[in-house]
Amino acid sequence: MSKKQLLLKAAEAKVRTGGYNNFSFRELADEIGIKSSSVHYHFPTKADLGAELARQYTDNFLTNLGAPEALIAEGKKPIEVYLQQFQCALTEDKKMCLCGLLGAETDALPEKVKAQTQRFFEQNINWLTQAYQQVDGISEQAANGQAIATLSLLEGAMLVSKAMNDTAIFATASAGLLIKR
Amino acid sequence: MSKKQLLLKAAEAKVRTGGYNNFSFRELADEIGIKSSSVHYHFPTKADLGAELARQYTDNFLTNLGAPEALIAEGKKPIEVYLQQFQCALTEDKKMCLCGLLGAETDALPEKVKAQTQRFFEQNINWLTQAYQQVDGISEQAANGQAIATLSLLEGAMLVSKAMNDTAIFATASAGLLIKR
DNA sequence: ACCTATGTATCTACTGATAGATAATGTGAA
DNA sequence: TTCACATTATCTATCAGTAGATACATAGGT
Repeated sequence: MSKKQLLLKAAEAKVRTGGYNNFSFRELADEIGIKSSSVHYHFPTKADLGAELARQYTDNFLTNLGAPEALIAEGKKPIEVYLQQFQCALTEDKKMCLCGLLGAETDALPEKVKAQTQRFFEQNINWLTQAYQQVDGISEQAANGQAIATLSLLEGAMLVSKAMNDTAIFATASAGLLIKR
Repeated sequence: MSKKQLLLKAAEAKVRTGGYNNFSFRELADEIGIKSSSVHYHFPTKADLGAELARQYTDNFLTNLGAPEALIAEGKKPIEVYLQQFQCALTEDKKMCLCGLLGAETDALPEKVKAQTQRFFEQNINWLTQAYQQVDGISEQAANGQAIATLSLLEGAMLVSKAMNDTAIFATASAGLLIKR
């Protein structure tokens, strides 16, 4: 794994714990054994690092999911798979969603980072809209509403679980998604 | 309004915009026209200020709501009132819920602040549990599940609305709460 | 020679925090 | 009433630590 990827990995852990202001170039450098000035070689500014972090997080998140059609073709329920991806992020990493945290503090972020964070939500709403259209056979508009509600519920469930320091809360909050209809 | 309250008011705006690390004693002091050292007179440490901020926010939030029984007695629907309190926080202040943001970054907070943040969620879940018990006549356990789901949905709806910079998203995400049952 | 990746050294700005002075106000006793 | 002291709220000045960023040098591979 390249130093650049190691830097992003270290940054992800810090941002998902305490937000964009919760990491510094010095901390990241120390953690992977280089100097802070060398971090500037890979990422000219902190905003560049933050934007790349959100970009990769979004891409990995969607790649791991796969397309809704593909999941259906495999006999899987897309919303169930989607829910589990959120649950894993919470229970395995014991951390908030990166873009959930960044989204909450969006008005304090550099423009680049804000744009990449917004992209995460756009792509996730698109994914869920497609999933609901295909599973429930509803209109795009209705599916879009469902998508926004589902995304909101899951981001909120992570947030409340973290705040209460109780992962069982996520399961309780999201239980309704599975028995619906 | 006392200088102490003015400091808390200025801090609230900053924290609700960018989290606990998004304010400094100097900024607050400049904003209300005193010196940073004077802020330490009112709040010995930053953690003390943060804890008091979360404490007052929680108390004001619940006071403004009123007890669920009292709302029912006035012919109001508690869940509707609760939803509107969240919506106002988002549309009037154009900011995230203070404790929503603090809850998301809970693992990076001083112990004092974390404890007060957790208290916000406990109290809100209690309030909603009582509301659901009284409105729907369901068991405490079932009502508690509903409470957690509702709180999660609303915190998430605020978060996604902020991230997408579109307050209409909050309405879309929370629409399901009103037509339920 | 060039490119990639790192290091040394340093800059300015800001952080939370502290010590100690000052002024205004309040309070209790002679 | 007046003097002595205490309390409240602010100030000036300063500290050590950390922030992001830069200029420039260096080492190793092509």
